[in-house]
Amino acid sequence: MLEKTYDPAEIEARHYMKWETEGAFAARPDSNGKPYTIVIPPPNVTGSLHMGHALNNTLQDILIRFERMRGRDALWQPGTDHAGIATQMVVERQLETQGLNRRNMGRDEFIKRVWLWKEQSGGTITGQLRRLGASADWSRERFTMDEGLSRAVLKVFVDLYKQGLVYKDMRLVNWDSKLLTAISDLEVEAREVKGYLWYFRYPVEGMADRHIVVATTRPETMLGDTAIAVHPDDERFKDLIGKHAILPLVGRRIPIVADEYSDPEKGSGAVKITPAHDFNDFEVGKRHGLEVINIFDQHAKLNENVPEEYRGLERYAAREKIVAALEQLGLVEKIDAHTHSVPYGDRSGVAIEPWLTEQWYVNAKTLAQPPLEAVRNGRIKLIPKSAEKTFFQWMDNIQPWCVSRQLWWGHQIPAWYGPDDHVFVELSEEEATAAAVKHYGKPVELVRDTDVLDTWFSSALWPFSTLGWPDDTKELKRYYPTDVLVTGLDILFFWVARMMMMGMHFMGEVPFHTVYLHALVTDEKGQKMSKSKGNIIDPLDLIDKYGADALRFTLTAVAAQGRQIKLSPQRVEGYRNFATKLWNATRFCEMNGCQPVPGFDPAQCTLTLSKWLVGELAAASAKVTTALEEYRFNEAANALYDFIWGTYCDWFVELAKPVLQGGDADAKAQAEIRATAAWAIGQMLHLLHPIMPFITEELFEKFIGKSDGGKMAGLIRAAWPQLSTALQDRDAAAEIGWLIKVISDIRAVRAEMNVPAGAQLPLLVSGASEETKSRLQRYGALIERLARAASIDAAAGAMPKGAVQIVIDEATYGLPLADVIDFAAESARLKKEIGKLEAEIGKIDGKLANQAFIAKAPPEVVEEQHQRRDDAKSTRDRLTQALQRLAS
RNA sequence: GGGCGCGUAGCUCAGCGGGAGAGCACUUCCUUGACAUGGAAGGGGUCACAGGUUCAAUCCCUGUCGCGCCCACCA
Repeated sequence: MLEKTYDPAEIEARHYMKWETEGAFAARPDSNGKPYTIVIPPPNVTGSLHMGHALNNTLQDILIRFERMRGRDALWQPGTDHAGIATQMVVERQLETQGLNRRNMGRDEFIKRVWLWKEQSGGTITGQLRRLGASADWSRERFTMDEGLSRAVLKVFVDLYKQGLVYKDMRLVNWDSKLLTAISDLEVEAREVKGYLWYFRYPVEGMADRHIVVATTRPETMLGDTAIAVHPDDERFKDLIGKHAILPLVGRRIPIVADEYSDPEKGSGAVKITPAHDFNDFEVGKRHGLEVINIFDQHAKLNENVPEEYRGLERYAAREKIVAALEQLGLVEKIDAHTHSVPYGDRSGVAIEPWLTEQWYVNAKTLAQPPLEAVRNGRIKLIPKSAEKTFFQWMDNIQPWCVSRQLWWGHQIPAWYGPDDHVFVELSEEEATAAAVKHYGKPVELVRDTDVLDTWFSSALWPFSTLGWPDDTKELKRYYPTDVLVTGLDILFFWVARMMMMGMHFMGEVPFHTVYLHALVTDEKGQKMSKSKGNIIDPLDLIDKYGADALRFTLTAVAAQGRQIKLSPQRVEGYRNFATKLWNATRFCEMNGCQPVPGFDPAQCTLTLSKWLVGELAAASAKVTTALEEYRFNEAANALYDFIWGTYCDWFVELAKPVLQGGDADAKAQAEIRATAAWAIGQMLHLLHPIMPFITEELFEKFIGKSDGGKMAGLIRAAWPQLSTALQDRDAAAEIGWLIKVISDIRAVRAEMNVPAGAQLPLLVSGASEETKSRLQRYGALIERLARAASIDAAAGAMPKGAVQIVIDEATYGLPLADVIDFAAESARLKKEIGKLEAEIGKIDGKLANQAFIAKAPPEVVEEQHQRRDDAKSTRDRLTQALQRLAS
């Protein structure tokens, strides 16, 4: 016998262990099932589960379990990412607390420490994914820095280099002066900052009384100015073009050039040009052959290229000092408050400095072409489709991808330099040495590039590197291309686009045919969850409190496409209650002798009630299947919720009770209801399993499995229900629908009339059709039981005085059917109802009199309107009669 | 500045060209042998605003206002 409530913690741990040890998650490359593959977006190896992971992995698990049940050879490829900067920062911070520093420690020692840290905390997130119920094939778990994946990274880098798609270039990069590394454009986030716009007066050479005013938000960069640009058509400055200004504080003679970059509307109309520290100025500098003077060191402190008193100053300190000095000289025209956006490093949180360095770049423009084409022609589908626009916009304007990072944790770039800095890019030191010997004609000493690759470089290879590439493995052949990628919209560019580039370049085939992008999970107010806001909802807390199934169901139910996903714990509680409901429905069956009957055929049902249930289930099953096929997760969840709670528990169980519990019931009918009830439970468990794997597996084992001598395999590998739509019986649906309506309406009348709980309502059946009469007779016991109303024949005599009457007749089918008389208070309500109906009739009459409507509207719509008007009229007549009777 | 999306019941959100929906919250009633993590009934909405298309608009189009996200080198 099942417990009264279920205990998620115990059940979840037990089933997960069983599944995993029995190999239920394992892909079966030797089976003849059609492969179905999803690669996990690899979480940071040292991370822990947050709500985004919970959502992301729940959706993947649903798809994997669904397709596994549908007979596919499902491979959910798990693994973790080394997450270069993030991990290095964590370990560095940890060292700091021990008074250690990575630079003193040295590269090798530091990397050892990181590996150690990885060993210690590397299992956290995979353990947490297990608690969520993720049915990934853990036997195939990979890590972006394990041996095989590292080989893949080397090969990709070397191949791209030899194809000219990886190159070294000297240009401005986004420099993080705290982490001391270059970062890519994507790792820069613009922040609105309240600052100032300073207007400085630069003296013009040879014109004693003449100044040219420039505006800047960054006074400190003026020390690196090498020109002033004005718009060629700007009358105010026309006479100055070709002349020189004298850079205050420095004394440098800088040209005044004409360039369309200068916008007469902005600032003073003249703009100072600092080619070494601004992306636009760099371009202007190139056009005019300007000197590029770098005034910052790697820490963004002023270097030896500035006057002595400013050297070594931190940039903001320099700013103050420069403004003060210029003020002293009377060269500050004015200072305006000014809000503008400033680039910040998304990891370090410090302002990014455009800095001139030599870095490695990937020619993204070239690699982006095949993916663009693939999305355009539909070989890769993005869901929601609106993401495609964003994708095109970015890919069409893609910039070179800076892939070198001045970090230690990551894949070290396979480039070696000879004595003259000639570079050899090879798979190994041996090959580089050999190449060097060939190049120089003698052995030379080679020095390896110290940089590592951007983390996303290795994750870009994930769909094929995890399957064994560059080796020609069975897995690669079988599981690539993968089927669907499920990930957050926020890493569309970081990861998804790059997987497409690398996958198509190296495999010659798209890495996946569908990308399902979900939005960010926020708190219930729509705020991003963050530590500083203190509004983080920890998925593990919710799992502890309500169970993994409840959390999974919640995330599924809120996973509308392309929308922010607000999560409230209250909702999780509600779905926990849903799980309990299912549990108790099964318990009810168990207590009432409903046992699965082997070989049960739903098509053989003879009773209206069982036929109705079978039909409703077939409809629900079709809905769930379609919804999952189309990634409409919330619809699948809602269809199941409605069916299980609304159809099965609220109505089927209640309607079945008299048969099951009535001692005098027909034994054959009892047997059929029992068998159908149990069979339906089994079907519901199947349909719900992808979303709520634990409770369904438990109930399957205890209730379904048991009755079969425990021989049945687990639900996880059971076959997905495929119920024919032919099981939907129209007559049964109509009849039970009628019954439900009668009961609901009588209940409403009782409540409205304040009929005491114990009292019975007489039903007046006069005027009813034979069919209605016979239905009332057939279902009299149920109506009496569920609505506490009993029918009396009008012919049998007068109503008891003061009793409430309900008229149910042929018109009640499909219409508001309960009508109450005998209480004077009802007349107002009736009048109101009649008024409403009159209005509706008038409206429809008007519509039907409209020639255009008749001519243009489809016939069935016209027919429907007729029908609706007739219905309204007959109801109105009935109510009018009732009103008259009331009045008399 | 460009792009995308969203404004529907007190809250969180479905729906989407022809009768306004769910969950939670709220009110009233119910310790009925599956379930109080439950059951029954109920109140509550000019479907942001203004135009337009249509026989018909919460739904399609345009504009306005408000909110969110992404991209962008703006002094």
